[in-house]
Amino acid sequence: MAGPTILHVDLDAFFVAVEVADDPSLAGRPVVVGGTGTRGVVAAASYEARYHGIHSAMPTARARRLCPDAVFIPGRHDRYREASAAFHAVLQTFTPLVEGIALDEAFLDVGGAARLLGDGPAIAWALRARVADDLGLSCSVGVAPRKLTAKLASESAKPRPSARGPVAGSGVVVVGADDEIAFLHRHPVASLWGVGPATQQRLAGLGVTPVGQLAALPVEVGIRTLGEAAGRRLHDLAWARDERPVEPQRQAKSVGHEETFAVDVHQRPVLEGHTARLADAVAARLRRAGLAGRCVQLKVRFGDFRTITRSHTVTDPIDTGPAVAGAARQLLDGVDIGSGVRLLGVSVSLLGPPPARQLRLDDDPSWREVTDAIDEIRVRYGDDAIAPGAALGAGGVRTRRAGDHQWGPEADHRQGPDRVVGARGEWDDRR
DNA sequence: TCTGGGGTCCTACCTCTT
DNA sequence: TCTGAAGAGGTAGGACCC
Repeated sequence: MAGPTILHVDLDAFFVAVEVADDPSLAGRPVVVGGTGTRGVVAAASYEARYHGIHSAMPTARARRLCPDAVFIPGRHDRYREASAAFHAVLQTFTPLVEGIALDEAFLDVGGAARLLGDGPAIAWALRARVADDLGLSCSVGVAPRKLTAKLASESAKPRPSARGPVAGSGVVVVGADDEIAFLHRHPVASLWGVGPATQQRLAGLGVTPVGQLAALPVEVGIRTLGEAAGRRLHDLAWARDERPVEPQRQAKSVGHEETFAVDVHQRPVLEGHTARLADAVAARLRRAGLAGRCVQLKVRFGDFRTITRSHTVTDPIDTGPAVAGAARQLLDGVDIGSGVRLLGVSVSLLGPPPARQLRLDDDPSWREVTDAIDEIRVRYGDDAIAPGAALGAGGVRTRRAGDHQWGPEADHRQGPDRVVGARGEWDDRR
């Protein structure tokens, strides 16, 4: 008889743990990693900081008020990516069926590894020991028959903050098929996939708080309250009906970049420069991934936090900076920026293989050559070696890369109004 | 107390085509 | 030829996740 074989592995306070590993003097102190500017948010907090009420996604300014003595560290996304790659490499030694969810989190299906490595719980303990020995990082592992319950189990295995410092968790929690429903029904509905504040509120309106109450609710009531898809899905989840397999290779559905400015931007030419820069970065990522897309989306968040999106679908897939920028720029032309722009984003979806490299009537062959040359220069000399001319006009020499100012614009007195925020080098100021 | 960035999925509405 | 229904595709926005 087979035991539970889905593992959910989650590194504990990942970004903070990497910082502590690199600088042991931080151990035992309240540490907060994230955006350090006035518009930044917390990306990760040590358990000592969590005791003061600090949690991820909280505005950094609020975190500073809650715990003025905490060490605030600007994130080093490149370093975390490196540590994450090592973590995922360890996971791969247990099974090839690894689905990466985030830098610090993955599902594993170890059903096929039982004969070689033992049952699910045995593999979970071995994996935890390997991560600690090889990487010096601590992780929590949930073992269950399904993704849904494996994730909840790893959550239960985590350390907890307390007045006297973190209280160690069990490290591994195993949920067998017989206990699965009871385990699930004890949790609050907010722990289900797809239940955020809005859905939680609506369910609370029906008097539903724990998953058990949701399960007892007739499915029609859920559908009436939450809509067809969400109502049915949540009812299934409440009865542990979650047959999603572990998918090692998931194809991206969109690629995009967005950026919050340190100060709202009011000048259209400056925004056009940012648009060109973001579009160029998105196009470069598409080409690197061997993809092209047909739908270009522009996202604009105004000073009052009102957010709009505008999109346009083109006939043929595109993957060059000028093509993406041209579409995004047209969308920007239709937006009234009078109240000032806080955030600008460009993304491309409806992805597929890139267009054949033969000439088309609407494709300027000279641009193809230029694009190839740009990619070549970036491979040789780095992403910052070349940037679109329009971006230079906006003061944006720096090429946008995934993970840049990931948690908001940095604190920098040199950032005046209508300037691109952040410059390479300042990211690592602390070291 | 003032709210990041990179995504996915769903819903509603509109227009166009059959 | 006109009309309405149904479906497909595009567009916009919201909720959610890490």
